[in-house]
Amino acid sequence: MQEPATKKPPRTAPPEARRDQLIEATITSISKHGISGTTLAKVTAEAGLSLGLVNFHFKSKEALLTATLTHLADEHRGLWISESSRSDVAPAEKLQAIVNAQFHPRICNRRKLSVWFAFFGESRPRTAYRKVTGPLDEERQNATAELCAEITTEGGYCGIIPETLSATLESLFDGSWLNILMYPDRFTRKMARDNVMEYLHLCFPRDFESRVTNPQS
Amino acid sequence: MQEPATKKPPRTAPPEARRDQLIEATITSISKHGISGTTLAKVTAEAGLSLGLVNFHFKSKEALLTATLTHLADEHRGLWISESSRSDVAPAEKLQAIVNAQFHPRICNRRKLSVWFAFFGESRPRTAYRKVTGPLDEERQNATAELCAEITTEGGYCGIIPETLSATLESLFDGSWLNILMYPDRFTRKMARDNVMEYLHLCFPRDFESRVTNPQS
DNA sequence: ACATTGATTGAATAACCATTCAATGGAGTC
DNA sequence: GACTCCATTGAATGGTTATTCAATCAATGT
Repeated sequence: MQEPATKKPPRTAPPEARRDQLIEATITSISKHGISGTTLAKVTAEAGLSLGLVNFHFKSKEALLTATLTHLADEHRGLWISESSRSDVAPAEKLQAIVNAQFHPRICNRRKLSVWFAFFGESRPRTAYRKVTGPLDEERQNATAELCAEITTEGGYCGIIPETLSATLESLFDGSWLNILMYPDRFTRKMARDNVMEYLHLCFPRDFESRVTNPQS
Repeated sequence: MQEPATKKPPRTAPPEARRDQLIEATITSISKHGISGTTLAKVTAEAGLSLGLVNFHFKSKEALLTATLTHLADEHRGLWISESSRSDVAPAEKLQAIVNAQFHPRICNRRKLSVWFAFFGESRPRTAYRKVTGPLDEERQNATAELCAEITTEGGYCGIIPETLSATLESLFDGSWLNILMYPDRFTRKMARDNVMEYLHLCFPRDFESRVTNPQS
């Protein structure tokens, strides 16, 4: 008797599909139990697979963790790159696209933020993190610095140091992520984005709108 | 034959001294090995004591971790409170004191930042964190919001929302900590502090100096 | 049908670790 | 000097977990 509602999934799948499946389960497990609470038994149970599969598709638990981080980092980079690399928009719009990517629901949700901070928090994973995403973080910061420089020049702004601004933005991004993760009642994605935009309005008033009504206008 | 260089320490010490000793060793161990890599064997070895002592002076490993976090939180709170609660200084100066405390070498060093982010990163410790320092974080944010409101009123500033500003500051603090921990070559304590002050100059130009030479003046 | 190949399973292994506790030590008290 | 009371020690215990691997399964080619 076949069940009409659920087609039975094939018992075997291509390795790449299994890898993705295990990575997704790892993200879920880390978000629920942290890195130290994430065991291969929990990951495979979450994925609905058997214990031995991790060491078959990945060399080791550590390799699985690194692959999970790489997966998130690539997803993040893919988003902000695609949103800000169009050649037909102004620098201010590109910068805004980077901010939007930072707080995009697909990236900035507590399930995935948990994983980022799990890597920040453990020293061995932290080393892995530096290797994997250090260059990507630097790339993004250089991109924002470049855009800030363009906005400064084109807009004729004074007293702006692009590197200071991009470093401040970088910290704002990370700190907002942390607060959204820790205090979701007090810090929301939308609020964080608005605050960053408000900061950009302070720096570049003619290129970024304020959400605060300006009594002068 | 007595060794002249080292007086032998007494074999036994008051419980409070042992507790501090174990907490210090825990901070060191977490900074070296993360929370999951921190075993009671490593902590006691670091402290030069024997394995069983932790469960004698603390109920459990988890109690030791919570005590460690509380120790750091109290140290942090003690610093910014003492620096900003004097009644004879202007609000801007108090706000600056909070910023200074945030980047004080005693608080903001990689050894201790490691511990903060270890707690952020693991979900069970994160729950403990929320209980221990959630109220303290809120207290500090309320204090900065209050100061921002006073500065706004006294300085006659427009278009400033104190809550937005204090939330932005809070994120800037945390994000700076993270970058100092992750990328000490690119982010230093001094630089982070200067960037925050530059942000405050943007908000309250008449109360905070800019480090950028202003061509208009 | 049969064989081959590669994916999958889960029991077995070995290492690690928090916690317990009986034994020891030493400082103060009588 | 003997006694008492804690602090201290570290071996033993029990539970957990990453990794291995022999056996099983399913799909594909012949």
